[in-house]
Formats: sequence, structure tokens, C-alpha cells
Amino acid sequence: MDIEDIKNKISSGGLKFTHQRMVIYEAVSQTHSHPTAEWVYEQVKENNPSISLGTVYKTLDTFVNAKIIQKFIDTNGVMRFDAVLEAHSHLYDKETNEIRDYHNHQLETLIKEFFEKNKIKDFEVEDIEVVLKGHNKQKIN
Amino acid sequence: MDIEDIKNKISSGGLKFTHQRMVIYEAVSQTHSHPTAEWVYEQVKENNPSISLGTVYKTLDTFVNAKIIQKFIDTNGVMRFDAVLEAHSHLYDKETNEIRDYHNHQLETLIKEFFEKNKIKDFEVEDIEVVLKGHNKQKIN
DNA sequence: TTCCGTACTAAGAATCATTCTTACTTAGTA
DNA sequence: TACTAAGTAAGAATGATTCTTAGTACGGAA
Repeated sequence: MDIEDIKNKISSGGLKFTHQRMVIYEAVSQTHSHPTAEWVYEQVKENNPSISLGTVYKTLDTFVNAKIIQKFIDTNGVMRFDAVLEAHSHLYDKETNEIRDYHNHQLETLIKEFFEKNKIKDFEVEDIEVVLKGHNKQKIN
Repeated sequence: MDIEDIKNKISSGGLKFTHQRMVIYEAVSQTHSHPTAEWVYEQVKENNPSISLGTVYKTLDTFVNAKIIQKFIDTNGVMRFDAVLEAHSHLYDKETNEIRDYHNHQLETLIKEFFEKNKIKDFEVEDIEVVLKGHNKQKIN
């Protein structure tokens, strides 16, 4: 993702474009690891030593509110961030606390159709997430 | 749930039966509100003024490890507890932060079968949860 | 029934992820 | 170019939770 794309992304959220916002967005969007605020800070501070941790938190929150990234709380209660906005599920590794994306259109369709047929009385569904907890299989070498 | 049932439940987890454990388990099991540790503490301290908040946290954690209750982290990062051990889904109200249970055997079967047919390479699934976020519908009176 | 060992508990300090506060900086528009 | 409102720094504050140390009590064995 080049600077122009990032600039467009940030502006599309109605936000001012700043250098720090650029490097923070870049850090989040170039990883699939669903980073914590702390991780983003560590990535970014090396080339931007003046940046403060508080600003990273605040900037990530601003991005979430502008809907250019999304956040979720992991099973340990820590905020994780994701530049991919499309609905997808997560695989939580109970042992390593790693989180992986899981995309399956068939599953998404299946569930969406299920809830279209089975409206929940008194509840308007806005987001559906499937959370899969387990562990990575040992590779037998 | 009477005292004998609670005693059996606690003993079934290999834990010593104590008065405080009884009242904590009772508080969790008599509510459907998916209580926080703080809520349990408030419920329990009125008739047990000597109990400490730290003990409530510790006891709830002990119950989780003994698998007699379960916990999850809500969308604000706060631990919530549930005496119902069977797999079920949760409805999160984005506006009020209320959490409701959602049981549907058809959905559970659908998803279980989906993942039996679609094994995830390198990942052993242990728990599956469907999280539904939305809001309660306004009642038109 | 008594004793004893180990698990349980109190209370407040410590921890950690995150937010707040206040003052300074800067992007972008007029 | 000037101005203004948004953005940022830095460290204190917050809140949920865990830890530490010393005292308490359950339950099994004698």
C-alpha cells in the first residue's frame, strides 16, 4: 500500500492526513497478526521516536470511529486491530494467543441465511462473528 | 438450586466446599445477566460483609478452572461469567452493553456439521461461538 | 472427637492496558 | 499568509484484575 492509497484511506474517513497517522495505518495494514496498540507502537517508534504511546492508542481509536480499521477484544481482554473491514471470523489459538483470520463465503452465507430465516424477536442483528477457539495442530516431522 | 446441589457442583470440580464458594456460585447461577465479578461481589457482600473483592475474583477464576462455570470477555474487555456450560451464543446489545443468551440447536448443528465437512488445515477446533452484535428493537407502544 | 495439613480467604498493594489532561504543534482552508 | 481546529506529547489517572503475606477453616485421618 503506497502513500497515496493511505492518504486516500485516511481522508475517506474525514480525517486530517498527518505523517503519524500514515505510519500507524501502514503498520496496521501491513500485518495479518491483528496487532495490539503496544505492537503498533513498537513498530512505529523506531523510525518515529517522538511518537507517544498515548497518541498511538488515540489514533487507532480515531481510525476505528472513522471506520477505516476495526477493533475487537481478544480472549484476554486486549484490544486488537484489523485493517480488513470485511466480515470474517477468527481462529484463536488457546495456547499461543495467536489470532488468524478465517474467511469462508459459504459459512458467511449459511449464517446470514440462517438469521434471515430465523429472525430474533426484539433484536436487530448488525454484525455476526464466528469465533473458533482451539489450537494449532502439531506438525509431525 | 438448593444447597445440596451447589455443594455437589462445587465438589464435582474437585474443590473444597466453603460458605463463600456457595454464595458466589449461587449468585452466578441464579442470574441470566452474565455477571461481572464486581456484580457478584455486590450481590454477595450484603449478607457476607467480610468477603473481599479479591476473593470473589479468585473464586470465580477457580470455578472456571474447575470447569463448573465458564467465562468470556465482553466487547468492552470485561470478564463475564456464566453457570450454563452448554455451548450457546450471545447477543450483545451495542447500546446498553447487555448480553443475552441465544440457544438454537439447529444453528449449533449447522455450524458443527459445517466444520466437520470443512476441516481447517493445521487447526484443531475445540469451541465455536457465534457472536451477534446489534441492538434491541424499539417497541412501538 | 480432635488434630493437622493444605486449601481458602482478607486486605490492600501492584499490575497492565487504556484513557485523560493540559499545553504545545501543525494541517489545511480562506 | 494567517488562523483555527484538529492532532500530538508526556505523564498522571483510571479501572479491572492479580499478587502477596498472613491469618482462617474444611475435611479426612487417627
